Amino acid sequence: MPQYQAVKGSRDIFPEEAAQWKYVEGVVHSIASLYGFSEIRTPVFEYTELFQRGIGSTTDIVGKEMFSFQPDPQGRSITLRPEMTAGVMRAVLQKNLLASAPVHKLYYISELFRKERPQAGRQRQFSQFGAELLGASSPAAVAEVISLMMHVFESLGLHGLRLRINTLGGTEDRMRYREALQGYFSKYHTSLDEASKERLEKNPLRILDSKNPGIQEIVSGAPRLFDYLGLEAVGDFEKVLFYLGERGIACDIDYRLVRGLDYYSYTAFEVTSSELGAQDAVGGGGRYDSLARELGSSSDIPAVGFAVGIERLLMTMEKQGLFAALTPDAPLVFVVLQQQEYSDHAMRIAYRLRKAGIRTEVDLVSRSMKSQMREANRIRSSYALFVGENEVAAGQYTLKNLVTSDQTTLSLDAIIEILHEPAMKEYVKS
RNA sequence: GUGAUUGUAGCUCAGUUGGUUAGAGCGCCAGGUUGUGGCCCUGGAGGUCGGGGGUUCGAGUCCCCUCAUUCACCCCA
Repeated sequence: MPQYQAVKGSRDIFPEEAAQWKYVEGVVHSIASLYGFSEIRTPVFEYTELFQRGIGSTTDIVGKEMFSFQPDPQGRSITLRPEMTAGVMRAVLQKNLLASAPVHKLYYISELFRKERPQAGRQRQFSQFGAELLGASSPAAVAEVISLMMHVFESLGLHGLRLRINTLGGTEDRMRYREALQGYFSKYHTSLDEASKERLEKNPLRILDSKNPGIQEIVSGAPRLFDYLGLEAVGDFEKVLFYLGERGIACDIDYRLVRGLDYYSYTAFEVTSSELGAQDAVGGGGRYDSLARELGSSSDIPAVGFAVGIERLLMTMEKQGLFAALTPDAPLVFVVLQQQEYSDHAMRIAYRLRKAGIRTEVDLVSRSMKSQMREANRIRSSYALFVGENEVAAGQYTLKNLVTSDQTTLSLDAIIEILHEPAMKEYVKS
């Protein structure tokens, strides 16, 4: 085993996989642009209090999953961001962005860090893309954000994803429901597991999405949040559903869906993939009107957003065979030198071809011709250009088409012309 | 943090009740074709059997510890 390995929960992305990332990122950029969202990049670390206030100190993320450290003994603790929303909101407030225009639509593709035990679909360093719509959280705004997310999935060719949606109501709705839930679960106190008992005090809503079968049995008889909603919340939710229906976005209403972060209210949603194993949530989001005030703003800022786990997205795409057509860029021509003495000459030729815009490969480790040809074949080069005694003497080079095995001897200028001919490239590739 | 799982060549894995110099396929390098690839043939390089300790005449095989991996719980994307 090598002396140094990637840190637990982190990994390397080698070229083949990097091409998949590049492809997905490209789609995210273009769809986000289609919906009028602009990219924002924020620092990978923030002062720790930002996440404590923003995400909620009762959550596991803040409680035990943050990578925090003090740059100097007297300094403030800082934390590698475990999610993006708090940082984006901080940036927006810091710059007072909303003063320049009432609505801002931002998206990001970023690395996040959580000190969890790694498992399938869970890394300590992971990536999300997401969007935050600030200044509006009307049903129309919510529908826009969900549409954007689903549009990305569709463009990538994903199928079989399940969108679940729920409304958590307003603060008052939730307070009433919370009391009702506490009353209900208290009756089953002896049957609750440790985690649920703790949640009963801190955040009884989260008992609802417990995976413990015994708990789920109790949950099935619990009062429903929906019955505690005021008219406003119901109307808001119905309007969101109306927009989604109109756009043909299928979703399941799931009254038990409760998102983990404290700042959510009203509409919350989650997208799951059946091909992922235990960590099946690909993305999720919702409304978080109260976050801004939590972070020190003098007033609420209506806001809605989502985040999608890119690793999980890639895993799902891999399972669905969506990368099959992705092929690495093969060089067009491989400069093969006959003997080591022609190396300088071959290097000059390779450079000229590249300056002419032709993808070119050349041997760098003094390999035999046979080996160079094998290499050319291995990396799917379309042509081989030979540099040997005859070529150097005549100033004419042998160009071999590696698909048809035809070869001719021409001046370098003529060769460059041929390699520039698009029809030839197509012919060679097919 | 808890539970389980696996750890033999670059990769995927064999290694029989503990018994000589630890194997295969693929990959890599070289040669068969003294200027030419893909197929085929031949040869070669490459391994502290994750690490440490113990039992034994003898340990890749058994025991203990440790590190790492993977999966699940918790929680979350």
